[in-house]
Amino acid sequence: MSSSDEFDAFEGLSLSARAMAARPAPYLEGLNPAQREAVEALDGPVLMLAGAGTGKTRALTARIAHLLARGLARPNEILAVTFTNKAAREMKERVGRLTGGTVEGMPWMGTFHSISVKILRRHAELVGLKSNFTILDTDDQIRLLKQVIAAANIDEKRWPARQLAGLIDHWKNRAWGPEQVPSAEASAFNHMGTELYAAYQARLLTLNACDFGDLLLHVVTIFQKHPDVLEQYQRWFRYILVDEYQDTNVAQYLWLRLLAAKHKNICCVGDDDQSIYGWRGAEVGNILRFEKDFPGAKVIRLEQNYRSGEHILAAASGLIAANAGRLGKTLWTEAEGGEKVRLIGHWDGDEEARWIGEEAEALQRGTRGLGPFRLTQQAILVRASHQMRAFEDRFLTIGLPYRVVGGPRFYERLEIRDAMAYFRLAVSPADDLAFERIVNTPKRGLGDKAQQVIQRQAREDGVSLLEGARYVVASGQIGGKGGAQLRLLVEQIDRWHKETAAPGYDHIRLAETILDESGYTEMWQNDKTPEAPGRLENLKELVKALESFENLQGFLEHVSLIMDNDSEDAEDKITIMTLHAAKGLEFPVVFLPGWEDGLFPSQRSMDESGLRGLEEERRLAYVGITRAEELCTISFAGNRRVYGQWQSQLPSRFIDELPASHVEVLTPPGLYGGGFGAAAPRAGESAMEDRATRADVYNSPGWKRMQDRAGHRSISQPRDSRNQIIDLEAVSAFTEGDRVFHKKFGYGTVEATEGDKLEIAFDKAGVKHVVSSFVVAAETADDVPF
DNA sequence: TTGATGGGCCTTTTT
DNA sequence: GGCCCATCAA
Repeated sequence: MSSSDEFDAFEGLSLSARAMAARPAPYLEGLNPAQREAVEALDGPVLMLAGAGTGKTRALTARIAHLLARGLARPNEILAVTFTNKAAREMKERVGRLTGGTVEGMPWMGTFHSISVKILRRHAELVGLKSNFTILDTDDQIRLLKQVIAAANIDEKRWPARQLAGLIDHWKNRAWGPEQVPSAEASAFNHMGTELYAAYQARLLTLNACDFGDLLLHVVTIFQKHPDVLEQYQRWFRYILVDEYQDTNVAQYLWLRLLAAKHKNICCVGDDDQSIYGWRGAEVGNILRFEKDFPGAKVIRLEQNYRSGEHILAAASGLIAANAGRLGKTLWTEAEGGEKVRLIGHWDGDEEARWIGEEAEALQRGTRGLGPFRLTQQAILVRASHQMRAFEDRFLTIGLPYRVVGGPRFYERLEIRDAMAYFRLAVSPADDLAFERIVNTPKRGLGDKAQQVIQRQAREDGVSLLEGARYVVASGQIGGKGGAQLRLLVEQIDRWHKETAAPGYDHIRLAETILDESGYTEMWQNDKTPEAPGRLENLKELVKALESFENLQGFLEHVSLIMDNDSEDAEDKITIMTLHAAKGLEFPVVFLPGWEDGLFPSQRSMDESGLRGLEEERRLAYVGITRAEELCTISFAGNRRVYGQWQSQLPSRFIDELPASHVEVLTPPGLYGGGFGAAAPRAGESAMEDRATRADVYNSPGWKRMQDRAGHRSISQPRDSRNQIIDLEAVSAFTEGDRVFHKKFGYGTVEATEGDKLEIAFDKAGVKHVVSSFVVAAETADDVPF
């Protein structure tokens, strides 16, 4: 591409601009002036400061459509980067809709990581890798680090691998290789940090592997050390778009700067108020500094909010105003009226969960004078994932359908990772990490001792573990049952590998064969724990997922990056997820529980990062509130179980930062005017303790403030919560002594019944109260073909 | 070598 | 309260 081509392109721009002005393109319709400016300012660096709910994705996708429609770039000359696969997918879909065509032709739309892999595979040799390198996930990474730590004769107890992993990650986020770590950090990890880091990197190279951080770091290194390679990409990417720019870390920042240096057509979209990933290396500074980094940058603010009611927006704005050093935006909305943000305190966490459950049901029926809201329109956003359990337990009990987003992901599950390790071995028999993982899974009588023999042999001969094992078997160093099993395993791997080499082999059948012959499937079939059926189900799903790939190799390459499973079921369920996971989403009804000091803002965050940490927590609160469209309810509890111990809690300091005029304080049932006797003391609590903790809470400044604001309106329990509809069929289904099976708790015996509620003593999970429709008779469960 | 038992830890948040 | 790990008996 010569420079005269570019010149021509700009000439063409002004011509087509005139043409377009006469007949506006459909993707421009309905954009507000700021959005429209963001779409049309194609030339040079642009910073789009897009507040929550201001239609940033809309502007971003329209911008791409605009670029394409004007012929300024071909689809494969646009680099569009997001942080999550979900965001990338959504963008693809929306661009596709706008342009009316397929987006297959936009190969450079994806996450930082997926694009980096694509680049890295082409130039792997420049950093000492082969192009078929494997990508380690966190689990592999930890196991490898343990070995490195052990090899250095360090007590892994005092210096845990997880900590080292965090440290290395931190360094990689800053784009520091082992040699670039500044001396100020030399004392890290018992003064061994950088040394171990170097050892770990060396080990990765011998394994032909890299971790998540490497994907970016290697690419940056290549760009820095090989200007010719960099130039290729600089020329190629005529336009660059970046979503969630406030979340970029140093490595990503360098990555972008290097790529944008030639054309400088970079458009970064972000919101400094929604920067919530400082803990994983994101630098708000990147966005605050944009105009300096890219002189002549145009800054466009999207400030009209289309999402939330005015009180919700005002409450959020009031809260975030407490942060210093913001770029500053003034969000406004045309929506008038609407509900105030509701605030409610509860006695303890269980009560909070109970209240939210009933409130959600009430809203579902529309008995609040609002709604009705389907459950899918409602979400509970928590600070930390352990908070989810209280809700799950409660919702299981009352039979409220829920969906947890961001739990252990499909590809992180034990059985999936095991199965993948088998696949990896079939494809690359030298994958030592995979070998280690499955040598003795299922049990083959190969314990520590046998594995050490294999390790030693492999190390001595400088070969892979599989080869080491082959030799160990042949030389009879491991005899007996274990030896025979090992011999079989080696043979099997050889056979599987041979199959993968045949062009056009049936990879689905091979996968099934592998799981079958290895005895892995059988292992779970014989497992009597309640999770076993689910795991078998997951294995089936895994095999099914293979269908969309040509072969195992292709599957493995893709899988390591696409960790999310979007099992979108159509059922009406309330969503439970973390605040972090909720960024970018919106719901008509949002519950924000657990606003207590120490929990939210998180103590750890404040301890580790001080004021900076607190401000990030505040932004998290801001993100939470701004997810809500119509109704936002913040709550806190006076007592909460922490590590199994009851602890009294104080309301979050953020609560006091909410502008009072936009908040309505609700009084929880049983507390309004009725003294404290309404809630019965819990089993195991003495009356004394009970009184003492209560006094603490109700004398606390936060509680008093809340009471002061409470005014007069009180709400009692949701009106119809007492009139439970009892499923008659269910009532008669079980009686005392019945054996039953529950999807989550496993097998148990019915101890008592009350309506359609059962008290069940589960074999594993203890005594629980569960709605009968959630269990089946034990005999039935055995018949269910999993 | 394996499975059971108990002690110590912990809980942010994720590509 | 639950997970991971080390220890111990069979």
